[in-house]
Amino acid sequence: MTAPLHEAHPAGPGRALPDTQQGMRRRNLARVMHTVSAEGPLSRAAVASRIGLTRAAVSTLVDELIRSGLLEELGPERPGRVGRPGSALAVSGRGPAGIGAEVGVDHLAVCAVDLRGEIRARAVRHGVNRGRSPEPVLAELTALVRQVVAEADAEGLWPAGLAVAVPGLVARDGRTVVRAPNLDWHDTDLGALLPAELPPTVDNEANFGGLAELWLGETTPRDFLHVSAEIGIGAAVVVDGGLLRGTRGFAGELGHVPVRPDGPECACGGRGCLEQYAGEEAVLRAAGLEPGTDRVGLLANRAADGDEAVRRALHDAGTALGIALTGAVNLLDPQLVVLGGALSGLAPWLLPSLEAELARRTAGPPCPVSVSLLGPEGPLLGAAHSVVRAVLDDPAAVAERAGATATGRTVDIVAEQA
Amino acid sequence: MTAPLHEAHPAGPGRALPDTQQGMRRRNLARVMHTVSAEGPLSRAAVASRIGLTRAAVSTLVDELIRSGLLEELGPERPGRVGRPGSALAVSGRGPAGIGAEVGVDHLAVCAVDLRGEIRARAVRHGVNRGRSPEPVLAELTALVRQVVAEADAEGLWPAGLAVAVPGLVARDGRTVVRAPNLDWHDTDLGALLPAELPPTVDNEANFGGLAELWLGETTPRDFLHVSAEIGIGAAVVVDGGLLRGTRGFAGELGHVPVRPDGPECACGGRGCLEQYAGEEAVLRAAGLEPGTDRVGLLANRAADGDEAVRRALHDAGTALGIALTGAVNLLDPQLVVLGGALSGLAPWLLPSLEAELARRTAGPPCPVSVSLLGPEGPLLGAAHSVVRAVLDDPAAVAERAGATATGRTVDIVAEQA
DNA sequence: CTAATTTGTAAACCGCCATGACGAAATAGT
DNA sequence: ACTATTTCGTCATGGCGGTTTACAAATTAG
Repeated sequence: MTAPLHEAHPAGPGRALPDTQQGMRRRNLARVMHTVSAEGPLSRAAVASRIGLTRAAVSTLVDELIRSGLLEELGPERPGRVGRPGSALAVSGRGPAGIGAEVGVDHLAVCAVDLRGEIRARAVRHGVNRGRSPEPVLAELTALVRQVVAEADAEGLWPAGLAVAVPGLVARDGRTVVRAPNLDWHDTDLGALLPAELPPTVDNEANFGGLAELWLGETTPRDFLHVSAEIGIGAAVVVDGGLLRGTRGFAGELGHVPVRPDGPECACGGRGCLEQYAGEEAVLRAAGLEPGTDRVGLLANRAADGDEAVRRALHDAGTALGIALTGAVNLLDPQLVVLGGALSGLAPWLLPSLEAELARRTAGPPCPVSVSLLGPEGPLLGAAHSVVRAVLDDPAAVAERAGATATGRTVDIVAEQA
Repeated sequence: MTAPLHEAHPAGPGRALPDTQQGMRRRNLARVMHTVSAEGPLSRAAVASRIGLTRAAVSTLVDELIRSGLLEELGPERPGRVGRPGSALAVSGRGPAGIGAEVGVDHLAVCAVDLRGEIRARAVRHGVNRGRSPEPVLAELTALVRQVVAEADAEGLWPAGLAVAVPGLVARDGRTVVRAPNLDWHDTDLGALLPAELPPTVDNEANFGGLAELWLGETTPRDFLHVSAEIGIGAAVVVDGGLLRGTRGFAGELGHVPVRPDGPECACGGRGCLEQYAGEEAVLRAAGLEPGTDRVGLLANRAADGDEAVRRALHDAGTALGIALTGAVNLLDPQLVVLGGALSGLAPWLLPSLEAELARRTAGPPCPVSVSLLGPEGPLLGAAHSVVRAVLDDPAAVAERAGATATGRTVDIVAEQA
């Protein structure tokens, strides 16, 4: 009756995993974690009524989660309601943490997020990575990871996983960077170049940005299109609260949607791709500016200062985005389009022409467009939170590891290799 | 009781239905049904090993399904293998049936499909429906449905649900036709105009065509794009074995993807939509032919005869399709594109330019394109099978109704209103 | 004809949630 | 103040569902 989407989607009923009582237990543990995580401190009774189990059943589930260190008892609630007050439960601020990392064109960043979603440690290193080979870059990243892991350890956190955002296409294996034009990396197995003791997951920066919007955005629906541009233009397609990855993992390549079929040639072999009109390079050229560092900030400043050439360039980019998004909206019927990444800073000058184009080409009410509040932080946060979500999705799996790692064993391993 | 069409994806663990033992039982019943349905006659032991349960557990599940009349015991297998031969189980050819119906521009069709997937009854009525108001058309359809239900009843089948394919946009409620340009229907609640005793589900013809391809196609993968053109051009977006419907149910509107942003105006308000180049009307005009009945057959005949104007028109339509599909493929990264419906008959003349365009605009190996073998039968079969799938997806729900309907009560109700 | 293999079923067992009852801790009413 | 009421968390009991173990039945291999 259900089909899957995000990572752990149960395939059709025919091929789902055997449905046994242990599986039921695991799913119910997950439901408790998700409920407490999403709706703040909650009593056992409140959780029970929300997930449709009895108080007794929830009690045993909670006991198990507390023993595993994933939930904490905060003490009695102080309610105005009649009846015995419940004992507030909250997700633990100690225990497993999600480590997120980002390989940017001119920076590296790592952070640790606890189960509550708080950032507990972070490290950044500026420096141009474009054109450097993967090995030294990832060696630096590994050093940052170890630093953050050590910081987190000092706060009682152990790393439950590492997720790495890269600006490029990543295969569905979650390890291999197929093509990262801005880094000039091709078919690189990042999994082999990252800390072996901390199994890494690699994904596209746009995808993690979209997930961050999904998980952290205030009013983000479960179906939307998250458009982000760094140098290329990528989109995260979120359907029913999960990421649409595509067969090879290449879904969301909005930058190569044809906008004008006879337009200028593109590196992809096509003509008139969106990237030729709204990509960073194209916009800078149209604005009469040279490529360089912090080009987005430059564009925003110039536009704010009233530079006509820049404004026109952004206006035209918005038009092209509107055309490409019309196609995407017709195909996917999302509830919302979110402009994220570098686009969020340029939104004031992109939006008018973008929305006009979208409205002009849509029969009914056009798809609303909003601007991400996360900005450039999105991918890093999305990566870290993806690990946290994995813990919430299967707390039992983590509980098993917790025994081994509560003693700090993983931390030791990571540290001793530093 | 609802006959839910294939839903996109299960919600996250946080909002799933309470995970109780009854739910487990239901899912395991469904897994047995799916396995037997997909892999032909199978012994209990074979089913057990496939779904990962023990033989004992499968035995009780099978007993229940046999008592409900959903499975049949065919008798001992005749194997060359050592050991006691198993007793072959097959999906029952009696019991619940899926009723599929299609409202075409110039025909109505209804069929009944049993759990085995066999068509057991059908009725067609030719006659132009364009421009007629919904009430008389659906009254005729209802008569056909009753006729088919009566025929099915004579073979020991009772209707488990009715699914109706219409050439237009259908809201997510599965009842309301928002816009069917070729029928000139708007905001019509078909649910209210169909047999009340047989809860109907309404969906887009393109969606049902895509589902038919998914369920009945020989080599169809779980991620593909099924393009079908009758008068408009629609696509079914199939992701991980499920249909992507979009927020309002309007996903897959490939016909209004911009191909040339400054092209001719379209009824949707846009310019240069695919429909302006590859829609039936546009192609006929480009070929120098008049609109009329069986225009697709005419096009195919003329093209086969070597009519240059027709061939050029189809070549150009293929090019436009290629451009629009390039965008779709970049966005969704499907494993395959299938040309269905009217396009399948014209494929020989569309494919060369279509594939050339797709290949030219793709960096790596282009997305393969195939032609549906179901042709115009797709939507009707998809509709009927969607009901069958709903039964396979939750046999327990049907088993409850089976008691009431085994006596022919539903059939009587349907019949007595005739 | 015997040994080996596989199937289907029955009996005993275990895990998981539901049910119902109870004490604990708060509010509301007198 | 004191009691009734409400709600919370827990315990004991029970039902349900799949597993384990054992065994008879039916076939092939030697």
